[in-house]
Amino acid sequence: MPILTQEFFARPTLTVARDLLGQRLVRDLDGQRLSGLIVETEAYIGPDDTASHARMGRTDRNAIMFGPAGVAYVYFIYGMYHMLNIVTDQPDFPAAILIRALEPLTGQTAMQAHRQKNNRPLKPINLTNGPGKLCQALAIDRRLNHFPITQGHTLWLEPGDPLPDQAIAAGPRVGIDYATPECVAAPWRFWIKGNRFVSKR
DNA sequence: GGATCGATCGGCT
DNA sequence: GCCGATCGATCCG
Repeated sequence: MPILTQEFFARPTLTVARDLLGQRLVRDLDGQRLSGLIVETEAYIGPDDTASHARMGRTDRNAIMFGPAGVAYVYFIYGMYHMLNIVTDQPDFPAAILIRALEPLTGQTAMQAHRQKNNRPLKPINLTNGPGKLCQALAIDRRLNHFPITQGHTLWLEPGDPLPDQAIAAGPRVGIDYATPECVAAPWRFWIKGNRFVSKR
């Protein structure tokens, strides 16, 4: 099975954010294959993006965004959730793409086990329709921070069917009210039109 | 259906 | 000491 390579990610971030839609994210967990189609992404671009973790310059946490493309940036937020990002563009230009939602494909039983709290079954729609949810479903945490996703093991991407521009929508990013008005308004969130697993409709 | 709010902790000022 | 690239429970209609 072909794998998306570093060249795919080392391009302008908006291009990569659009092109990631429809690709298949694969997580290998002790030989078990959990996977889903990427249906929603968000771009965080450059030192002047006041919504980005890189807005205050380089720190220990965000230094990875200044490094080579094709590695996972996984961080912990709100005291309980993880977010999966992929570093893009060229070194020394801080940029990354947040994976916001998946359409579950293989391994849905395991995703259920990772996601459910009590013993109550979870509706399939709630497995991976949000950035915190998909990390929980695929067992992605800080141990995968800095992991190169171009190696074809543990965590990687496989090409899906190309999507026509007509199938893709763009709009403002979510949860960044602290940013400047221009950055809040920038249409740097992308999703597949009409897909049920997009986090906000 | 929508609005509101608490959980919970690491990173940064 | 503050606050967040979120989620789910709860309350209201």
